[in-house]
Amino acid sequence: MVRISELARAAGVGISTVRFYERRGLVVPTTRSHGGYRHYDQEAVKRLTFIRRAARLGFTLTEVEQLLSASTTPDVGDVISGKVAEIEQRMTDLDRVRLALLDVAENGVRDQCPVVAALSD
Amino acid sequence: MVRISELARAAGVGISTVRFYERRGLVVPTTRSHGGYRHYDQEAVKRLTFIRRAARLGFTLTEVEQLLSASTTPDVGDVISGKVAEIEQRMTDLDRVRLALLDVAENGVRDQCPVVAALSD
DNA sequence: CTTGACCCTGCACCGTGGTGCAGGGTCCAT
DNA sequence: ATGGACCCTGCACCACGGTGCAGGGTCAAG
Repeated sequence: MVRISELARAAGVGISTVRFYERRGLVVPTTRSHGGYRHYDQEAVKRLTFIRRAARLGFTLTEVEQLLSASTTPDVGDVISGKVAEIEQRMTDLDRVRLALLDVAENGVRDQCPVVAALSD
Repeated sequence: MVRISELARAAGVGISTVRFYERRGLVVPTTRSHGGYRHYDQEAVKRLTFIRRAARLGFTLTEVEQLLSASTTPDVGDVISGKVAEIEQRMTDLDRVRLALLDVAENGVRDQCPVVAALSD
């Protein structure tokens, strides 16, 4: 069990951010001390790290919530297949941009910008 | 040559958004009428579409700017290799989440949530 | 039982990425 | 040359995802 400052440091976020995520229902303390101090188990560190990384991937906090609840929802299938499709679309788009950038690096720009062309169809 | 309302409709954004992107230097009208009306060529539609899609991929507008300028910058190589590496990291992370979601769908949750584990190491 | 480090709540504020409105000018078909 | 649709600028406002502070309470080592 760790206090909020240790949790925050372990995950590389600010204390205020942990409390903000708690208000959003994303990270809840395992228990509270008699005086109201939050105490977290090790799982919380992983959860918090996940949230940060997922957010950097462009998921909104609402989407992160959906990802986290995917494994505890009754009808898991629907949520998951939707999210998987969404992720696959993103990966496809990212790969197009990646290939376009490599194209520019190797061949330079011919008539039009290949990077723009990668996503504008 | 199209007017701002046609451009906006073609790319599925609001007129205010086009002007906002112009302030950010992302989409500049090809020309202006005598009275100050913006006129755009077809390339602008593609550019605007690209910006929207890249933004949905989690790139900030500053990063989108970098992607757009990659092909017109003198030392193309550095910018591009950095961006490509960044994109590859994102794709890897997305794939981990994807596999974890599929794991949950097929095998259910055993001891810990596989989705969280996917990005928390 | 004190003292310093830490924590609590509530609230105000910030940057990013837009969105909308007021007041006024432009365009063009009739 | 006039009406209606459209456009201009400037500014205010919005949601999201945090961040920071004030005023006060808690914890644990000495």
